[in-house]
Parts: sequence; C-alpha cells; structure tokens
Amino acid sequence: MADKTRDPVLDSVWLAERRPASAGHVALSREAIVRAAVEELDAHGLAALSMRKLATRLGVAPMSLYWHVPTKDAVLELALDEVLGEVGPPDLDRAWTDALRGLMSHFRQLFHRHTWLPHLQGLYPNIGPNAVGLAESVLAVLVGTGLSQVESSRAASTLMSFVTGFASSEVRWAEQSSPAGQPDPAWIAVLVERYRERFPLFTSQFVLTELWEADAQFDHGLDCVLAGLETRTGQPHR
Amino acid sequence: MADKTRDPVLDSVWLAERRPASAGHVALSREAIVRAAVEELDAHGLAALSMRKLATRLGVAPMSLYWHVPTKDAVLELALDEVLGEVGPPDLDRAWTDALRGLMSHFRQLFHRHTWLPHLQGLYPNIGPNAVGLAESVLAVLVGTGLSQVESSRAASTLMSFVTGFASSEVRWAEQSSPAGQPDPAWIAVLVERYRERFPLFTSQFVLTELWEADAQFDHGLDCVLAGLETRTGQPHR
DNA sequence: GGCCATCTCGTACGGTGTACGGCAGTCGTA
DNA sequence: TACGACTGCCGTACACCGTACGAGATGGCC
Repeated sequence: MADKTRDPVLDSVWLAERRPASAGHVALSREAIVRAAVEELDAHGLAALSMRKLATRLGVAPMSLYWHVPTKDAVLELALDEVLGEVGPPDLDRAWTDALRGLMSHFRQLFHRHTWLPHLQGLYPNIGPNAVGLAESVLAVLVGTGLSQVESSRAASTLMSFVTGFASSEVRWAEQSSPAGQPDPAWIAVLVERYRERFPLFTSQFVLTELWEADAQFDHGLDCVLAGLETRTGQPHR
Repeated sequence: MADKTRDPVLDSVWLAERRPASAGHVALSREAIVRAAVEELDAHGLAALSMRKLATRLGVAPMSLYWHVPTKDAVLELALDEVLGEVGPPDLDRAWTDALRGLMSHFRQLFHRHTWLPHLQGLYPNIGPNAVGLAESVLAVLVGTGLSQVESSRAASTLMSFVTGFASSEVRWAEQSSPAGQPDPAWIAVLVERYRERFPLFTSQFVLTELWEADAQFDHGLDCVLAGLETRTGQPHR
C-alpha cells in the first residue's frame, strides 16, 4: 500500500477534508482508532498492525474503520503525528542551548517509547499539527537568540536531521541488544571474524565499551551540533 | 513481513551461511536478483516490489527466487547494501574536512538516486560489507586527524546521523515538489491557511525562497557539524 | 546405469487492504 | 405521525501478497 499510484502528499490525511462530525452517539471515532493503533504498534510493532486486528481490538468489524479513516496509510500517518504530540513546549526561560537540549531529548525519547517510529519517519510528509508544532517550538527558540529566520530554519533542519538520524539507528541497534545495552556477543563474534582484516577500524569499535553508552553518544553529538550552531550565533555556549 | 517474530539481526542475511556455490550453469543467481530488485525499486518504489513481479522481470517463476534468497526481507537487505557500495573510498590526500565532505556528499546523492532508501534505513541493521565499508571510510578520515578511536567513532556517528536524517526528510519533501525544487503551491496554500495563527514561524518559512535550495541547506548543516567537530579536534577548518 | 546435489517450478494456504452495497438507526421537515 | 436523507456499521468478495511443500528436471561423478 504505502505507495502504489498514491501521491504521498496530496493524499495526506492532513490535506483532506474530515467527515462532518455527527450529533448522535459514537461507539467509534477517528480518535479512538488512532489511540488503538498506537497501542497496537507499541505492543507488537509495525508489521503486526492490520486493519482486521485493529478492528478486533476495538470490538468492531474491519470495514467499520473505513468510515472514520480513508485508508490504512492514513491511520499510520495519524499515529505518527499523535505520538509527536508527546513532546511538550520548549522552556523559553532557559539558555537557548538548554532549551534545545530539552526539546531534542524529549524527541529522542519518543523513539524509545515507540520503536516503530523510525519505520514511519521516511514514509509520510510530516505536516500534522503536532509535527508542525514541534518544528515551531524549535524555531521559536532559535529566533529568540537573534538569528534571522533563514538561519533559524537552517539550524532547525540541521538539529532535527541529526536527532532523527541518530534515534533511528539507535533504535535499530537497541532492538537486538540486551537491556543493559551491550549487543549480543554471539553475532558480534561472527561480524568481527568476518570483517577483521578488511575493516579493522570498524571491528575494533566493539571492544570500546564507552561506545555502548547511547546517552553519552547522543549528548556528544548534540553538543557537537550546538557548538557548530554557536559559531554562527555568536551567543555563548552553555 | 519485516517483523513478525523475526529477530531483526539474528536473521540478517549477512549472518546466515550462503548456499554452497554450484558448479553447473546458473540462469539465476543472488546477484542477478539483487540487481533486478534495485532496478525495480528505482523504477517503481518500495511498495511496488513483490516477489512475483521480481520473478517476472527475471523471466522466472516466483518460487525460483527462494533457492537463492531466504526471504523477501533478505532481498531488501541485500539491495540496501548493494547501493551503499556506490559510495567510493575517501580521498585521504585532501584536508580531513574536505574528505568528509566528499564522502557525505556521495552518500547523500545515493538517496536521490534511490528514493526508496529512507524507507529501508530504519528497517535493518546495516551490517553488510558496503555499509561497513562506508563506516570504515569515515573512521579512517577521522582517525587520520589524530582523534582517539572513541572520539572518532562518536564523530562518525554524529556525521552519519545528520546525513541520513537530512537526506531522508529531503527525499520525502522532494517526492512531491516540482523538478525545479519548489513545492506544489496548491497544498502549500492549504497548509499555510490552516496553520497561520497557530504556527507563524513555521508558515512564514514558505515565503523564504532561499530555503528551497536543498544543496545550500545541506552544506550549511554539514559545515555546522564539521565546525562542531573541529572544536574537539583542534585541527583547522577548511 | 545409478546416485546425489543443485536448481526450477506448480500448487496451495493463510493472510492482507479495501470496493461495494446493504441495513439499522436518527434527525429534519412536513 | 410519516417519510426521506444521512450517518454509521458491517458481510461479502476480490485481487494480491509472502512463502511452505514437494515434485520434477538437470547435470556431474562413481
């Protein structure tokens, strides 16, 4: 589905008209469907979500969903934006770097809570209210430093790119690591064995235990981006 | 498919044994399948790729593919790594920032050539030879600056995170823009109309034509990350 | 010739998204 | 009160998917 001849943005749920709201009773609603979808995704992942299972979870026949929602893709698009709403507004009283750090950290946590998120990130244009709200938050902080609008936009794009890229690959690796964070030694051994001569730098990474600290890795990267931004703002770091 | 009960990494093609190579003639091979898959993906996108169509393209019955390849996911994993091989080795004679710029620029171009790439990026652990080779290249440049291994790894992660994040969202937007780069004015109008009061900073971005220059945006972001890196290396920028 | 490994394929199963039309209930109007 | 129109729910059906299973074809080696 996700493609076919469907235009990725002109068919976006966010651009289509919503069905006129009813006066009478409900028993089912777009909101309930999206909520159930998020639960199902959190519990069983993207591949396990089907319209039939979703309907079952809601105690309803499969085709009933299609009154409230035009297509399965729409459900996913709505679910994506739904969780993006969990990032709160920025704290504009703190230093701009700290405000951004807070925002980005919350954003990253989303990927941990909803590990299906990276799988959707590349699929839809993010133009839902919560996605846009997040962008607005980031921009607000940056504009507050005195940066021009163009510079702020560029900085926001850079920041968000880093965090989505980082979180996506982080989740991918975390999916097959022990809770403590170390990867499974069994396949690490296979990997190292296979690549040792050809890729010595890559394989020798696996013995550096500092690198398993994902939080430190993230902070390091974020600090780096912020430091780079700073060379353009002239504002003091930290 | 992509999930089910499948473990994302222990079932990776790269960790499984390959079928012993044959002596006799071939008529079909893993390599041919992967090549055809990339062609099909380039031409019609991820959603349009099915094992049946792939088989048709190869002039073969659907189930014949399964001798050379364990599953459809494996095909996608192989296709992903295949195109990653298009990024050449780094030019170690240039300044380290320029070497990285070259590498990252090639990497970004991959996403333009193969727009299905972001859809796969979040799905599999990238442990194919070409993915690892790319990581090795980046590490080689960084280690060459005198950075420690840990610092180099961190820097590489930051860099790659930015580029994948940037390229993914870039492709998502590009998919529904005119070749010249401007987005479709029709839905822009809808978007602006809907969000004007709530998200003034976001909506006002659309009139800033400088922001349509994706290349400039990318260079800006990359420069920013490199500048941040530099504050740690002590090496001169540019 | 006989055997075995390699490779191709036909059939079939259980799943998917969703088009289409039917049906029950509610509401606005007369 | 009668009656359409509309809202919301759903049963059936279709085309398509990934792939398990086992049969058959082909070739090299003893």
